[in-house]
Amino acid sequence: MSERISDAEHAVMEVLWKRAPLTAAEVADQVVREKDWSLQTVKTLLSRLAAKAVVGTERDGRRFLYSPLVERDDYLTGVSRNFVDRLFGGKVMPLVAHLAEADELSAEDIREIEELLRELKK
Amino acid sequence: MSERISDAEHAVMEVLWKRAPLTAAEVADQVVREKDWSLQTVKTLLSRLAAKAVVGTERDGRRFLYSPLVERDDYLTGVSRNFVDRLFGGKVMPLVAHLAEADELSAEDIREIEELLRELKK
DNA sequence: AATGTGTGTTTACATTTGTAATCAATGAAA
DNA sequence: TTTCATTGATTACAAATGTAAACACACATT
Repeated sequence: MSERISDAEHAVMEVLWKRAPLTAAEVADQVVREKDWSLQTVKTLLSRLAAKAVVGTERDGRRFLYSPLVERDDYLTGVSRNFVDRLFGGKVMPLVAHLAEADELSAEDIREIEELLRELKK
Repeated sequence: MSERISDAEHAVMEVLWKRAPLTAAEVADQVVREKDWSLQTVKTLLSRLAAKAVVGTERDGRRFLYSPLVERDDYLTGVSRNFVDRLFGGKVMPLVAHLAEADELSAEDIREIEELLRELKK
């Protein structure tokens, strides 16, 4: 039943996944390199994430330290599965085929994936 | 500049991508197999899609025939690129690696993808 | 001619999302 | 001790989204 993370919230999560715990101000400092958001906006997003129990808070004097409560990997697994399900009938092959056909795969990408698959079979 | 297609709208598009042109009632008949929506809801979604010029309308007496104006393939390319960019830094390899690690890839999947890549290199 | 039925159109309304402004409390600085 | 800056909490508010209901009109049926 994992709570949905919106696009804006996701940007905040990326910061926390890189380093945590952080204060709201610290998160905002990082986020601002990517998005042109005010401190207030970041605080709102942190609150919403906390309300959804996607980030945890720990008191540090009069402020909070925020940390992710869901792992990036688990999140990625969830959204990836959802993505592949909705758009490619749950099969990865059509996704790869599509990317290849749309020229989104370079020769280098192909080599890398082949190497990866070789490893997987062991 | 392609207009965004929401989740609900996407379900309607899938029907039209399978067969078109269709009347609103025909679309609803198909959609209902998947989603528990009323005819009104489907009509609203069709209107919104038409307003966004994602589907086109053609008069047929007193009603409309709806057809997609964007190809499924182009749509997939757009959302796939967006997805890979946002979540995997634009690289497909990490996505495949992730799916593999999350056990979303069966041995059969791996074989298929390898075969596909082999073809691609020719 | 009266009535029902299938349209498209207009309006509705709660929730989610993006993006804050304002407020109240508290600790730091002057 | 008055003032300023920080911080979380509360409130705001428009756009997008999900999910329709109501309405008006034209054709088919009685």
